[in-house]
Amino acid sequence: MEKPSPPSRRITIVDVARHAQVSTTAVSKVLRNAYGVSPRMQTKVRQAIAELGYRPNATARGMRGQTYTIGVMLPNIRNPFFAQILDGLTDQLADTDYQVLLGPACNGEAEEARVTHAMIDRSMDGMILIAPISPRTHLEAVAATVPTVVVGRHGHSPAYDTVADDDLTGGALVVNHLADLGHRRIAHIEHHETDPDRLAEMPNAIRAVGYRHAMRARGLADYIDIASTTYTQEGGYLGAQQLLARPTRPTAIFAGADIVAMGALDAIAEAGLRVPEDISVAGYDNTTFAAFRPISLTSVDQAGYQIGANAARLLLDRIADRDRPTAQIKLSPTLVPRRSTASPQ
Amino acid sequence: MEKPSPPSRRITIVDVARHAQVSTTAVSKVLRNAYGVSPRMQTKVRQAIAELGYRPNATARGMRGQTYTIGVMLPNIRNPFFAQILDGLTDQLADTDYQVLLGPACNGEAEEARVTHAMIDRSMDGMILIAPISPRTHLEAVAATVPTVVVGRHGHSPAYDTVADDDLTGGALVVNHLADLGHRRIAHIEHHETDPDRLAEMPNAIRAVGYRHAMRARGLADYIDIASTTYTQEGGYLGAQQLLARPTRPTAIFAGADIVAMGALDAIAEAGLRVPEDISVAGYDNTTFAAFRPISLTSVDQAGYQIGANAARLLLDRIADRDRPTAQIKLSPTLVPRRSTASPQ
DNA sequence: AGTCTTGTGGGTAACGTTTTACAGAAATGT
DNA sequence: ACATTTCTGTAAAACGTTACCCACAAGACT
Repeated sequence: MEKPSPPSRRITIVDVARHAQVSTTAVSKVLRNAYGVSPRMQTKVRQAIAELGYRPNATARGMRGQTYTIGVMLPNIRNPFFAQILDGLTDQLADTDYQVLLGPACNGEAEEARVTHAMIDRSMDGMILIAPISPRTHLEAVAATVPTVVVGRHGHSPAYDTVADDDLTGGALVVNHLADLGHRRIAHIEHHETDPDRLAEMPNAIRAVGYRHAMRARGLADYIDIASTTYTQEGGYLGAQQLLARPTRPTAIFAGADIVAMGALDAIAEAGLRVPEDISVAGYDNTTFAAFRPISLTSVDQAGYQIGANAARLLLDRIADRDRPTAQIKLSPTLVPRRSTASPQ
Repeated sequence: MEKPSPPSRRITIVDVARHAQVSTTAVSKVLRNAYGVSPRMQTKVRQAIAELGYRPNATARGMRGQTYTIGVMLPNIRNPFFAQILDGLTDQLADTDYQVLLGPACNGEAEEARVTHAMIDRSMDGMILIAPISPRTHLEAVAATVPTVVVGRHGHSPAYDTVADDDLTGGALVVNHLADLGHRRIAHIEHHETDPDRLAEMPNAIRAVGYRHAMRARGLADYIDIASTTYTQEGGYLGAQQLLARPTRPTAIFAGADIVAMGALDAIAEAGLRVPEDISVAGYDNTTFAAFRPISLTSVDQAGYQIGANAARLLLDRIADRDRPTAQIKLSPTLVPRRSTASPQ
């Protein structure tokens, strides 16, 4: 009664060819929709493929040409914003033969290098790097090897295409919103950054620049007040604590990300202050957390879906023509006002 | 001045062999720490590898044996619980030569099939399927082809190893906690499920069973009250609305997941009720959202990190010996009481 | 001195696909 | 009728590794 499961070698192109009584070349041509195959051959081969349940071996394909795989490096699974980007990506690639595989790189530069190398070793047809923190030289080295799109990082390179949100405008959106409400003491919690590359290219740094510019533009230069921590809940908590402890307390806090706002709200509640009556809080990213009604956090929407979709399109274009000049797509964020911001009392 | 980037073929094992003046076989042996290579040969080859910056081509390796790649299928990037599992996984695999690649399968059975096939096509050395909804037959077909560990799904198969949390106990934990506080009208929001396979194996279904069992065990059979929606924020919102609209309102709601609790809290706030004064709410998963102090949601911690670490270990064992009998690891959840649950007034 | 081991290295055939080059047949032009 | 072109299909050589098998040398036993 025991079924001694047969070793059952996987069906290969050779099996298909034999079954259809044609050459392997012919089968290969049909698979790739290559030129020079008659309708009769088409049907014959397709039928054999169906009957045998053949699937091409992507590994073997990779040896000669494409792997039909696109590698996406993401820095932080936890940030729900990346999920939106991913949706845009996968929807855009749904009709193609490409499969998306994600490489998690949560632990900084070394991990990013490991993941990018791993993807290159696996002959990915293209790579999308989301908000990488690696130095520019590394990004360019990657892009020199494989078609690459860098997402969520400013500064353009002749080596790769980029898609990013206009964080300068985004920062200004928040400042203007708060200033319009009548705030002057508008503080900002930023991600501490010292590396000059990143200072010029990372979204967090640009947002902080946007904040400063907008403050000056509104004549609020004297009220510029920054806590420099990290883009984490903990960072928001500490940053808000710092700001609240200052001699003159801000009436509004612009947190550089929703998670940061989350920590800030925590510190504010702990200090016995109410939002927005005592202090207004705005975040950035428009995550589901911000939309959650009991929180109702004013935030900035980054159009993650469009970012992803555009990145996918750029990548396909570049795979098709590796020598076309690089493009930089910049998308405009929008403010989503909610109940966490109000006029100061 | 223009640097016409040289085509720069990638360094192969042949280049290394030539540079070290040995055979490719020798280099291959060194790479794989195979038997039969002298210390002298070791150093000679390793030096050549370093000098040339050689990296093995994983695609080519895949043609002969391993790809050193482990595929992880995840159903939903957004659920932060999966991030914990992933941490456990990657930490466990950090010292090995394996690289983890994630396959996102957010849209149900068809997408899961696509991802699993894609991973098999790419000769993954092993696969970890996280909370798959595919029918058991499909899982077994996958496991017949490649070493597989199924995570977060009950019911064991001779074809694959499993790691899951004891959701039966988890459901009971919540019920007992609420009953101990003095609640009797304890309602539950579950994920609607009809498929018999899933009814027997999916965590959500088991949690609901745990709820019923515990209610009966505490003599609260008459108070069993279930809203059957989905494990989403929307589902929680609708489920809570249903429960609140019933003739006798529950004094406590056990939401099957934190996201569900999020939606429930929303509906409760909208109904003008306070938590926990008017109604207690408990979630499941112990996400950062639950830990967030202004929310402070009582929840159940699933030890996601341990789940991931165990899954990785089981997979490595199975890769080492495909014929060893399958193992089922079941981990115990713990209750994390917070401010969202209190005695009824 | 001969026969076994043992240790060390290399030659070579796979693995499954694509690509290049080419041959024969059919269609077209003179 | 012949020469030319176009269309179909095939054979064979890659692609970069690994695994199997064999050869050789140096000791270690009879």
